[in-house]
Amino acid sequence: MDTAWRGGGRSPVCLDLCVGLSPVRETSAARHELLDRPTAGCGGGGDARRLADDEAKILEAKVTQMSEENRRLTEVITRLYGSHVARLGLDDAASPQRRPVSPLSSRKRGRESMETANSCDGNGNGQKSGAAAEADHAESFAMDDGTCRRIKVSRVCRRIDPSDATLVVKDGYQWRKYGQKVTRDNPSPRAYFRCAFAPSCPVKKKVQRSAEDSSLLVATYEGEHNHPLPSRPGELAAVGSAGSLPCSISINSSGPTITLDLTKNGGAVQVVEAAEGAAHPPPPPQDLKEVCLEVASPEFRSALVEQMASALTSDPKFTGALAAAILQKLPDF
DNA sequence: CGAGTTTGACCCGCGC
DNA sequence: GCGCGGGTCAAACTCG
Repeated sequence: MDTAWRGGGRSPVCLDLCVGLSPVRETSAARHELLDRPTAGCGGGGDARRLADDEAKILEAKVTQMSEENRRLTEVITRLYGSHVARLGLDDAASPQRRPVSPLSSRKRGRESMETANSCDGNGNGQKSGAAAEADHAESFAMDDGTCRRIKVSRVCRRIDPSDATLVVKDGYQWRKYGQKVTRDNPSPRAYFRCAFAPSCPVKKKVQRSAEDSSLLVATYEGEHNHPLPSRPGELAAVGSAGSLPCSISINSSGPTITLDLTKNGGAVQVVEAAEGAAHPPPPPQDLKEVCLEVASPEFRSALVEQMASALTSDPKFTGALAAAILQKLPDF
């Protein structure tokens, strides 16, 4: 299996570099979240969990280092691309993250949609936690049964101070809390938020501490904003965590997509498994562990660097922007 | 005083 | 039909 990651031939690893050009990453398929910390619902005994935790810690350290390199590269890329876009007069802020989503017409409808969305997680309660993540992202589209209307459901995990009782996940948008409830499967209360920036915005957010890790906040977003992100650069930069630009790497292999989010700044890592609707059951966690070990290997890292370089150089947009930026820096001849 | 938060009550779907 | 649980409402409350 490990040879599948590298080797002379075309690697099945598909690298997708996101340099934060859109506030919300777009995905085209329903994505099932599998975080590196196994949950009670995933089966496995305590030994397996401890083993997975140890592996997660090792992986976290390595990913931190990788993320730092990634961050530096991304900053350069973003700067170059930003200047290029600015000169072209493109409007990043109006990036096509906002697909019009009709508001839920009734409580029942919303409930059905959300349950469908949760079913895409492969786990009904959907309260899985992500380890070591300051800001993890997992998004999925919930198919409204029969209507083919898609409700976007995304989840963000944020590491917080366990003593911090606030259920606040800063994401750049304005939220108004409209309820709080203690749910059965989690002793910590769940807070309900609506988007307060635009009254007609259908987006809702649920924030709850992870049942397993009280230092982890899990925010579940439903729907998509029908308005731009509030144009406050500081807040935009705060998405993910303080002062970082959104950056992610997606590694897609054939079959169920395994996505590794190397959210920089703190080495936040999340392994996301994307299921295509409910048709494909999630693979056993053992496969995921193998993937994690694979990702942590030096071979993978070197392959990753090669892929990054390849992805960058093969992107005419990037090369064009890079060339333009270099030309701009050079003195006039 | 207005905006935002809290919190108990209520609504609704689902399982038995 | 009934009870349970998640989600929402809205009055009361807090804060700047």
